[in-house]
Amino acid sequence: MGHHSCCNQQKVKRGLWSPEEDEKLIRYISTHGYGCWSEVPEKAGLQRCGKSCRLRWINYLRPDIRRGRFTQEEEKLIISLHAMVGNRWAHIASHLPGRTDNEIKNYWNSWIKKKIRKPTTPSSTSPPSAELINPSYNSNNQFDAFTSQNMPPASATSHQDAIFPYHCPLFMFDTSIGDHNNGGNIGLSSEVWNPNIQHQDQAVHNSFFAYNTSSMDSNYLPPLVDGMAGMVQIGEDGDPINRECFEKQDVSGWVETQNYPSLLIWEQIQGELVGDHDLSSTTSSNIERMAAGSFPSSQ
DNA sequence: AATATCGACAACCGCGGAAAT
DNA sequence: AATTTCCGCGGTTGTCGATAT
Repeated sequence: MGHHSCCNQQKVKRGLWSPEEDEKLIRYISTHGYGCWSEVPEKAGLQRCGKSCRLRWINYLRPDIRRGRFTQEEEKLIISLHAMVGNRWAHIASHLPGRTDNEIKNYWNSWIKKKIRKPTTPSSTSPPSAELINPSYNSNNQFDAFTSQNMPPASATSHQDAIFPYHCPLFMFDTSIGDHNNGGNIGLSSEVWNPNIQHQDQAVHNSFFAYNTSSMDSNYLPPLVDGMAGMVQIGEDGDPINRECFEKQDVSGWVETQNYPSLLIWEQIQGELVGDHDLSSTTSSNIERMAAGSFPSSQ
């Protein structure tokens, strides 16, 4: 018994932090830095568990923290990132300097409540209706998911639109969609068909179309909206039909990725190095860039 | 005027996995 | 190699002032 190491001290304090406690924690961390939270309470003279100290520091006392309302740019980023990765708050927060996962999570939860306000569609459980219509483009002729034209009408208060309110058409072709069940396939398909995303956020699939080329004839392409942004993976062992299908589409911007040379290709197009040499993270950042509209136009 | 509800933040909890023993 | 401790994450609850009833 007594295994909860962080709380097995007799007099652990909980609840809101007092200014005195804050001061103690700040003084200790700023002189010693942090590394081992479990020993912080004792050394700093705090009747708290290490976990509580960590939380207080990370979410509030940290000097480089950013306070105040989210800017419009931050909001857009949160929305598009959430559409891509779901409730991975820490991941989303890593793209917003000075913001914490807790803050973003709180923001999202209250925001979603606001949007879901009176979702009373009395007639029936609303049909999929993921209509992607007449997307508009910015001055660079790129799709801009966040202009008013690309937003659903204000009347559309479905749960779906509340989660992902922008019509942001993205697509990809790839083989072996579904291989993630076997633990393999670190390519595009596993990103899109990630079980977390798939189950957490159905709306993603109405905005992100993945087509399995292993069961597809390039003469019979699925109907895509003009100007969609897409991504194709052409591995050395890859299926050439991926590229074939892709090139027949009329898209505003695209990028190729390959198993390992993918970064070189990306670099060539974008003129900068993105991420490390892990294809999975490279893929993530590519998807996020597409969602953010900073996708290069290259055909 | 008293009380219920809301909204924003703040903090806690259990869990999974990493690290340490 | 097995067990314990620790850390970070995401879901959830708690706090409290503002607003509504």
